[in-house]
Amino acid sequence: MDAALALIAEHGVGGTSLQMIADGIGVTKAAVYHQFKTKEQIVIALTERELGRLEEALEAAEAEDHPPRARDLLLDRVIDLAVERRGAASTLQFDPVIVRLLADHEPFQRFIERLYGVLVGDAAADSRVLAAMLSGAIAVGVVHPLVADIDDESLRSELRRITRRLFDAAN
Amino acid sequence: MDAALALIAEHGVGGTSLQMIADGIGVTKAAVYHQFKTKEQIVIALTERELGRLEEALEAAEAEDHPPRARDLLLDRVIDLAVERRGAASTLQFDPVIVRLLADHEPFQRFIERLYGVLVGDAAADSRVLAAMLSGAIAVGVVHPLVADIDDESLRSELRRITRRLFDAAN
DNA sequence: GTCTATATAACGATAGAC
DNA sequence: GTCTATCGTTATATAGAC
Repeated sequence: MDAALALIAEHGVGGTSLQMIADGIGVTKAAVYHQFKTKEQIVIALTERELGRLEEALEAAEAEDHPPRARDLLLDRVIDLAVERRGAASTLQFDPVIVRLLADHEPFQRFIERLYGVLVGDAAADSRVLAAMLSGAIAVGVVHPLVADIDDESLRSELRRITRRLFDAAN
Repeated sequence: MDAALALIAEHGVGGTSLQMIADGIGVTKAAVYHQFKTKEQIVIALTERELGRLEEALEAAEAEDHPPRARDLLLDRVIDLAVERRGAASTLQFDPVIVRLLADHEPFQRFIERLYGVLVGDAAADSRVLAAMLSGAIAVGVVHPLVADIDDESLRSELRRITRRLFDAAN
């Protein structure tokens, strides 16, 4: 799965063949097919593995009864993960093939709904625009060439600082 | 090219074949090859067409001698275009195949450098993080499912409002 | 400029031996 | 679990007629 993720990040899902993945780990295509019945299942497994890292934080946030606190709790975890695994989340979030695939994958849809349930306070248009922009800001903020040479700790604190002030300014 | 862009937005570059593009406009593959020697050239032409829409605003911004004013000038145009052509810019910016392709395409690199030359005040780490986040915030802010039902005018003004706030939050 | 036809290669996926 | 071998399909790309 690490090999698959690295290849997909570089060439996209459509540009990554099972042969490339098999070569990347030194086995044949048939061996890969023994673990995953289709290419789609590899993508779904990759996404679930990455989203699973948010599960605990999401549950903790949902148990919190002060909404702004819940939001900050979750947001910090999202930023930590985005920085810690630079590129992984962004790859899975933006590849058009993955977007289409996950749109038909119910467990994924439910998880995303829970996520935004905590992050977006209400259904007002301005709240939704803010959430959409935030999502892009974090995802791109960790992979953009402009930040390639910035160490994790500095990047994390800067992301936190900017997202926090953005929310505070709204209230 | 419109047909190609729509298909790439939906299936990614790797998932879009020349056959699909040919079918989309009702001709054969051979007819498409008559206009573009390779699939890569289609992608480059698409990107150049989209970036060309920024050329005038970029030149005007570079002629401006008050940096913050130049930045706002360009930023407004970027937002206008992102909203006006929802999805087009985001598609081209995030598809991994396009990212790799354009990294080796010098005219594109020069244009991007000029863009960020105006948008990023200095080379300090926090300025670069902010620019990276801004780039993602706008690109995702116009295509995210959360904003799909918001009309262009509202979306544009909200994007403008929040990006301004992002700049303020950095200081 | 668009067509038919084709060359060559790679794709996803499966069967069956070990 | 991994292999070799293969099926059927599709891919990019080209040649040559109209």
